[in-house]
Amino acid sequence: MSKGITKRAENYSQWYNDIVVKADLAENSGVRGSMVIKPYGYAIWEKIQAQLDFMFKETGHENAYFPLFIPKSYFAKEASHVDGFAKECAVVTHYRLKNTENGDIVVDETAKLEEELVVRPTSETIIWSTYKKWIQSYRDLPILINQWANVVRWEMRTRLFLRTSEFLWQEGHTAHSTAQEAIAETKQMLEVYAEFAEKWMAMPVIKGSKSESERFAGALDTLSIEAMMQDGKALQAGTSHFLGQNFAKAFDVKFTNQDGKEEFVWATSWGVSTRLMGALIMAHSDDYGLVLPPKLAPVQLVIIPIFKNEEELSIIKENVNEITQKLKKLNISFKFDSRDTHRPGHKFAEYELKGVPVRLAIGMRDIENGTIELARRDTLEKKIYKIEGIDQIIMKLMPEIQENIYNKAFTFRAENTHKADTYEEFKNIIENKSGFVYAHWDGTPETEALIQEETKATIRNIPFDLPDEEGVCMITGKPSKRRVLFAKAY
RNA sequence: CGGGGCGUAGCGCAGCCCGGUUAGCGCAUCUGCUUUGGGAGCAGAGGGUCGCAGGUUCGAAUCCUGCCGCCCCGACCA
Repeated sequence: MSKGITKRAENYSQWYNDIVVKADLAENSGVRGSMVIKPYGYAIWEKIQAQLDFMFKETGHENAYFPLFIPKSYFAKEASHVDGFAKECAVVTHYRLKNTENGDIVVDETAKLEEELVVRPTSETIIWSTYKKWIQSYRDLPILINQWANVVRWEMRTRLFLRTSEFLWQEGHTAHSTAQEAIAETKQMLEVYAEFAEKWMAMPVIKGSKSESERFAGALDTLSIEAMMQDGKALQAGTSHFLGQNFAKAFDVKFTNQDGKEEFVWATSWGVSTRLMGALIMAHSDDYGLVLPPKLAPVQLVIIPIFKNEEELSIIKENVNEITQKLKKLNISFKFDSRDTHRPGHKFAEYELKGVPVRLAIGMRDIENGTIELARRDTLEKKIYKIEGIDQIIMKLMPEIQENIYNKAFTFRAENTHKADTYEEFKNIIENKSGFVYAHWDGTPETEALIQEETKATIRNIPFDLPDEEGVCMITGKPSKRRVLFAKAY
């Protein structure tokens, strides 16, 4: 078993933490609640970014950048938005430090800002105060903008990637001339997220809309994708909001329509964050470490030479060169680890820990036989192949691994998804089995709150892809037209 | 904000209760030799304001007081 990784079954959250740290993805920093994303972890994030960015551009969006600091007065304009975020805002009040006589550095009280600046927890307010200047006519619409940025939400309890005070994300902010168009945009971006989660992260998700109480502060409707982690808990992996005209009204953003009449602009916003890293880790990894889908692995394949001396290494190198040249043509990223400071076994364990999808090992024995050993990270299978044609095998293997990882996660979710018709049944599942539970709910926040209080489970979303089904609320017995998705959540 | 725990070498910890040689162990690091198909072995070496400040004492990592920081559990939140 891997050195120093707590077993998943033993202590799930410790297992998660161990993987993040031991696989060199991130570590806690000296700053409370803020992490350092290490090169290997950042490389995965860059892959996530690159693909999402491509998908945003494909759907007509452009990138821009808005300020980190938001004047308090802007922030205060949309009432429910303030309610939602006020309790977790970092605020800049001064702009200068000074030295005291005994050499300490203190805030210079004479350098107080006229107006405090809120460090953005999200950018709706600064963006809509800007859009006001950009929009006069229906001809200026739609505006389809995304920004890659950091945001700060002062969290009381933090966990690497899943919840940190500062995190990286992207936030799309669009402006439209009609409600229908904005609603379509909200749905479209949720589809983009779902496709990314399933095709790239190999993580099946449930698309749906949030209940009123889980809605984004300032939105009329919030859509989400929800994924199941290996402990059966749900993780919200992306959200897309239909903001109606709330921000347009708050910032007085109007346009003249084709009939010459003034109207408020319709808005959406949508985002995913470095939390996806947490989802990726918890969806697939095992007791040996990280398991990465090939499409997001910074290194898709590692080659480990087994050699006793320089001479053997150079013979192996020659053979490996032929393989790597073909891999380059196939666009497969690889690493040849010829360090003589670590022995092969050490390297095997290290790359397993780091989740590299495929490993090749080649020594003198192989060269004599014209063979090479191939090991899959997802199944931990090892097989000997002829060197000849190994590139073709690898090319076919990558999508197979991607698919297998997805299928594993899909099967796991299916096995841990239940239906409950009575509250007794429901409580039993949540307490003893965990996982997702589909149940009828009367649609009221009161019932939702009661369930949360008694079981800790919340409505993750009201799934789109679920058939209508007449039933009665498991608490109140009132009629319900469809089931909703309950789970304990991150 | 409430409850609990911890602060001693880069990391993980012991020592503290019951004060007394030169503060110790594992991992990691460095050097040398032997090794190399699943986290190498042996020999040697380097590395410490014992969280900070004050007090008690002939003497404090150890006892007392205050402060600071971090972690875990809960409440809050996505």
